[in-house]
Amino acid sequence: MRKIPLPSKKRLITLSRLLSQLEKPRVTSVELSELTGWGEATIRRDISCLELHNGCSNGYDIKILRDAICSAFEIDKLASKKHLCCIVGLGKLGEALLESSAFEGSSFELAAGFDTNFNKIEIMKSSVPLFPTLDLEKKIRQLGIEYAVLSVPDEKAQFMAERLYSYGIKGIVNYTNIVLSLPKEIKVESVNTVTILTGMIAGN
Amino acid sequence: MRKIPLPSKKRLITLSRLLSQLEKPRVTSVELSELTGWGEATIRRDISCLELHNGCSNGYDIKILRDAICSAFEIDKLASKKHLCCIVGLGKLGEALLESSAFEGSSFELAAGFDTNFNKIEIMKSSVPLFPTLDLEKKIRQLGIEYAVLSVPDEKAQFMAERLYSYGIKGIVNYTNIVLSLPKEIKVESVNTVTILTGMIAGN
DNA sequence: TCTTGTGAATAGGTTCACAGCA
DNA sequence: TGCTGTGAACCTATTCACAAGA
Repeated sequence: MRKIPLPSKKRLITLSRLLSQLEKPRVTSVELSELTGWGEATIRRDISCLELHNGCSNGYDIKILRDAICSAFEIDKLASKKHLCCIVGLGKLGEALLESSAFEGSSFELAAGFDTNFNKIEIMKSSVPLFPTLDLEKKIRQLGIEYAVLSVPDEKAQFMAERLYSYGIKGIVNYTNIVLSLPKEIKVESVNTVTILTGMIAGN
Repeated sequence: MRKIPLPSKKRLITLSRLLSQLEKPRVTSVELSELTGWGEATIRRDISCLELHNGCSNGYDIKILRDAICSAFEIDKLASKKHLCCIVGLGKLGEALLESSAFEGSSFELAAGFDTNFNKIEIMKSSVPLFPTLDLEKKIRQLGIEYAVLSVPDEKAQFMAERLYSYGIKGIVNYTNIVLSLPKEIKVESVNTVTILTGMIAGN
């Protein structure tokens, strides 16, 4: 397959989620444009990157299109080998992320939760196995965890991120308020409500 | 001021946060490049958009630079008129976002939390005023709330987003798992751990 | 007639490379 | 000497516009 531009990849991934929300068999680029706000030509080009040639004069077959996106990015929900993740820091936010159903039916599996507080781990009930942060390295290597969601207190964020990097974690979703500085070998994506809101007022 | 490219704006906003984490008086573009992973030329051009001309052969004055970014985007922390936000849906996640200190010292103020469950509102203790979703429109208009954080159950996400739009909300930070479809007059930014993770495995 | 798929044109951003300043 | 600031070149992504297929 030809190289897909990064923005196209991101749109296609969102598109695959949108498609599973639709309850009809076919959809056109114009309709998708209305639903997403992206240009219709952009949508057609994104889809054409998949080299499906599935579209016709009444649009795309939703199921075929969605499956094509999933297999293009190896995000098949039935993937035999799911990517394992963990949540580091089980405060209110970490707990909420742990309980969310977001991982269900994705190609990721929440394989562990970590917290320094032994008591909390003991008491908290969760379908995800919980461990003390003491065992962080051991469990990451043992279970083969590749990605981490970071929701520790801000003071510990940079330190913990460096540990995660040194244990071979490939990517961090950073829910703390700290701007992390890590080698470029590890992917970091920060989620920060205030930063997002600021982007909105500064926006074009 | 000349038009600043959108990616530059986003980087500058992150930069302002990074700068407040630094504990020294000056910093060079090379150092910032190492801390952020962005190219040094990119950083210099971003900063030059501010037309500060503050840099010299030992870099930028951190305080001046940070203040310049803040005033360029009207995100002064001392701003007399803060932008008001609310959180809609006080499940585990909404509650966590409500309690987080993220808004402290920002140009945004968390002015209200909403939930359909009267009991929860009654019982929950919070420094932010809580209201039943019944009063959503009334309170948004009364208080002058401009932005919303959406953390309702997925089934209600699209419906609630449309309500928020119709009440004049300018932007939504969407923490649900739903891809929202709204008119382009309203800014929507979605935060979804699995989508972010997927972007990492698909990444360039 | 409707929609896709795509060359070609355009717009948008990044990086190079170096002049100029402290 | 060591840095910034910025034209110019380059690269990336979006949009236009239309041929071709159902």
